[in-house]
Amino acid sequence: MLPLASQRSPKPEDLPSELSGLRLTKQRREVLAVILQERDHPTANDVYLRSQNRMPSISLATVYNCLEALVSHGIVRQVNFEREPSRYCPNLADHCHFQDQNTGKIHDVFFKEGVKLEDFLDLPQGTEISHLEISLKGNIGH
Amino acid sequence: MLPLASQRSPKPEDLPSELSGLRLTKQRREVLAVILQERDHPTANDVYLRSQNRMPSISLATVYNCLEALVSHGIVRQVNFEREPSRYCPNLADHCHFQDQNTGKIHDVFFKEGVKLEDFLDLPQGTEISHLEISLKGNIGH
DNA sequence: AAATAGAATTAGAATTATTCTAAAATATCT
DNA sequence: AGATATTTTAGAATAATTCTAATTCTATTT
Ligand SMILES: [Mn+2]
Ligand SMILES: [Mn+2]
Ligand SMILES: [Zn+2]
Ligand SMILES: [Zn+2]
Repeated sequence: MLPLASQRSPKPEDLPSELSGLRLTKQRREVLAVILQERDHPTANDVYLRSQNRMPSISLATVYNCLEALVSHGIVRQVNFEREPSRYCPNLADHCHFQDQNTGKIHDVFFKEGVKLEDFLDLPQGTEISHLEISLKGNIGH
Repeated sequence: MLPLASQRSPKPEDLPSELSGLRLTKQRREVLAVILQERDHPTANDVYLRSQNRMPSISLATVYNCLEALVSHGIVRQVNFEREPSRYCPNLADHCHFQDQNTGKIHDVFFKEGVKLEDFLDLPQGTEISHLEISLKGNIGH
């Protein structure tokens, strides 16, 4: 995420034409810019609606295609809460997600410094974790 | 889960007529017995197919209704992996789930003795977690 | 036991997030 | 330019789940 860390909300045209081996087409740049702009973990449909501001001709199928391309190249993360529509997160740091049940808003939650999985989970001997998802729900203070 | 802990795979007729404030109808008992029988985290459709052995007339809608009733009364847990169909788990102990990517099988994973959430997560001050789901994917040593 | 009322079951339709298909547009290569 | 590969697009298809409305079952009251 080095090229993206330099700016918080790059405009589409500020994004490079290639990233992590993925060619950034006009639509992919727009989708990525939308996700970087408001880091509120939008759904595919949210991304679609927001993309339409600058690119009214983009299709929902393209948004799905772009999201799939960005996720599979490790440029954005797909975030799931139970059976709700997937959401998308540009924060590549190791973190998990908390949904405030009052507002519905999703917040990034980080691991305590230096914590390893095996420190708190009794994993079967020899397991190699390739994917981890932690989703929390609850309320903030009384 | 006291009444259920006494027997590993009770037949439907061995189950009580009420549990955690939920009346256990014939169908609910069948669904629960199926989930207790093979603890392999079946999907709703798996439960439907297995229920048909002893109860050929049960409908899929009823299976969904029963699962919803059992989950909302805290008798079984709903388990989600990304966007796959929900699975159901009768293990009420605090645990999470690991999916072996070679076999597709799901294994229960327990927390290390005495570990608290705040020990490894940097939660915002004053958050009360009401729901937690941890899903792991990976491979078991070569 | 019959009547009543409430709850649960059922078949089938509806919903909805996501994926697929096939054609048109765009980009890359020779 | 012409050929090839990739991407976008609209619309159809898919599939897990939920909903609707009718029927059946259960528990309670007369
Ligand atoms: Mn993921
Ligand atoms: Mn849950
Ligand atoms: Zn995030
Ligand atoms: Zn489990």
